[in-house]
Amino acid sequence: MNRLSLHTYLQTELLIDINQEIISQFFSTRELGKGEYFIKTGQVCKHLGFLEKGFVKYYKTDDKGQEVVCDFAKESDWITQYQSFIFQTASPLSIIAIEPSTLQIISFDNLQLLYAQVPSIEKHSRKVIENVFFSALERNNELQVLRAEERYVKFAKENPDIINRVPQYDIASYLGIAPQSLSRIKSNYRG
Amino acid sequence: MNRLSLHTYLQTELLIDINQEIISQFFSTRELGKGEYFIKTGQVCKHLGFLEKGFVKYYKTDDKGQEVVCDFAKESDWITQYQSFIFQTASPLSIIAIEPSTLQIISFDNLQLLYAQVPSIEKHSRKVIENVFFSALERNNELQVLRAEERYVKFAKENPDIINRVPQYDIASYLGIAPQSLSRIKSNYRG
DNA sequence: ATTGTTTCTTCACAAATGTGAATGAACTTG
DNA sequence: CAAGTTCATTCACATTTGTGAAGAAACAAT
Repeated sequence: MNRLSLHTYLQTELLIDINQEIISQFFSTRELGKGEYFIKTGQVCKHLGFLEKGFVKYYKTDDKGQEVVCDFAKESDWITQYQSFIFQTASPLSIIAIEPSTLQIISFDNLQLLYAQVPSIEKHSRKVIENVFFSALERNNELQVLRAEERYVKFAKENPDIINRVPQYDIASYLGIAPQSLSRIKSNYRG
Repeated sequence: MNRLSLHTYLQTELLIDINQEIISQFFSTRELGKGEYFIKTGQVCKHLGFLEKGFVKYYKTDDKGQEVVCDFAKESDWITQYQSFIFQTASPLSIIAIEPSTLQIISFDNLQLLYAQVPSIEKHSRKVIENVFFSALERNNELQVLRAEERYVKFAKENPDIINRVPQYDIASYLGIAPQSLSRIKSNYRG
């Protein structure tokens, strides 16, 4: 999939004119192979990451030892576990690369310094968090109101790219559906 | 139910020593009879409210004209529709009193002035919003993972007070369950 | 108390989803 | 290519939940 460098992202998406030196000063590059972790359950999340390339999933393990997928992120998404990052407490979930991924990561302290130096980034940061919040509310509503089939159809429509990059059992888990049921839903839906 | 004045709340819960005059300067009292609206779908939410007494529910109307309960709030909760309040845009949902309620309300502009004058309130405000955000994530997880019966049991355990103040069909709606099913769940669960 | 109205419960049946097992397809790895 | 592994599909059946109708219970108004 396409790569979008942090520098280009800031320049073209946010119209923030910042030179590469400043970025290099605050961020460092991190590569994750498929199956490598950005953060594991129980660890403290030390960094915020910008995903230049690749794909990750957020998941946790429930009481019965079952893996539950909480979210996905792809190119040009910011990733972190907010609670853990902000309060420097143990993360309740893990973030794992399901494709080889390239990140630009920044520590909490450096982020504060960057905010001070480039205030428009703090403004953007607030917007990103707001959007995560509003997405969570919308997801609540979908899980509350829609049946399994409706959830899948909506998800597939809004995330056609993800459908092809993620194993189906992960999508099923994210939607709160048994993988076999999702399989049935798909075949019923076509014909 | 017990009333908790905004003044007492700030004093004893937040340990913010603020005199009643300042509160009166920024806030005004609003009474809502049962069935009266704090905000209706489509309107812009002009105020943030502190619920001194009473009980409200958040709801919206889905495609089929069905009412869907999104949230509840009770004494000593802050209420507003964040998107609408922050951006001054049309609210996607309504907030209605289901018990006679007393609110202390403050406009967006006054809130900014109050923040400037009493910074600890801004700090607290951020915490409140954070908690709403984290609750939304937890609710996501519950709706994703738990069956109807489990959702009800958990809700009843964590909100024994609400159970007795709200009609059962509202709780059913909030949990994404048909009212008859909730009735069955309750009787199965006891014996 | 009597009448209405609303809410809750119960029932029989329908529809949706979960579950375990079997199979086949796709993908790795040697 | 062959063997092994992982993933997706399908099936039969179990369980959960939805639905409409009927009645009971709770509540409100006169």
